[in-house]
Amino acid sequence: MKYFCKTNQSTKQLAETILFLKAVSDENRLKIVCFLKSGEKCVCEIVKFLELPQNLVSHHLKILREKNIVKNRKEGLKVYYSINHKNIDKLIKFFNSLTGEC
Amino acid sequence: MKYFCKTNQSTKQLAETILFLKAVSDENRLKIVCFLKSGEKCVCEIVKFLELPQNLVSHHLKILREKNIVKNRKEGLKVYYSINHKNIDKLIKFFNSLTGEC
DNA sequence: CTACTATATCAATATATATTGATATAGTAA
DNA sequence: TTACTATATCAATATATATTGATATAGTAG
Repeated sequence: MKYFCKTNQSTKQLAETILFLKAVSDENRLKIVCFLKSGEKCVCEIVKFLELPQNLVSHHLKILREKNIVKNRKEGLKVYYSINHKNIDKLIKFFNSLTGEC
Repeated sequence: MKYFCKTNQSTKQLAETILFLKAVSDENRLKIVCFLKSGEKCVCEIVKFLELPQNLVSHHLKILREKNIVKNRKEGLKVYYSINHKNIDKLIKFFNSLTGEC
């Protein structure tokens, strides 16, 4: 088993995958990811889109950032967020490994 | 956006995806899914593998069943669980849609 | 029937996580 | 400088979820 075996070091990899999955398995965060699919957005745009308090959006963005699901860049006052495709590709590979051979 | 748009019915699909993601984003449940990768297993085997109380394992299996991530069949006293590949494939497609075009 | 094994369910509790409200920081403009 | 806008952080609370302990069900064996 590539991603989890009771006795080897893949337990660490499993833990990482769980954190990643938890980060996207929240309604608001998944909405953010889907929203960013159409391109880079600043926080205030995400706030308007989700119709949530700004501090709550910042909190969710932090979680997505920490798990490297999104990346950000600062431009003047605004902070722009976008999807980190690399990490999502990684997740797809993981799920593929579940259906593939052991 | 295929899986979520503020104004259309895809919100329902998003909700379904979240339930699915939540079901697999738990350490013990993801371990179960990974364990089942090597083939059908009865509950008692899963209990031994995870080293968790039987009732807790049953509870996690119920969640995986409800989200159609695993299926089961009864044979005498034992209940055998296996991965429902169809649903995992669906999830892979979802993540692919995140990296693809809008 | 009784006793045993395998599994499931339920209520109570513990723990993790989301949300709210208040506040801080940092850039911009007057 | 002050005022304003955009974003982030923190503590408190609310809510969801995992875990435990007790019990129920259902098949099998004697």
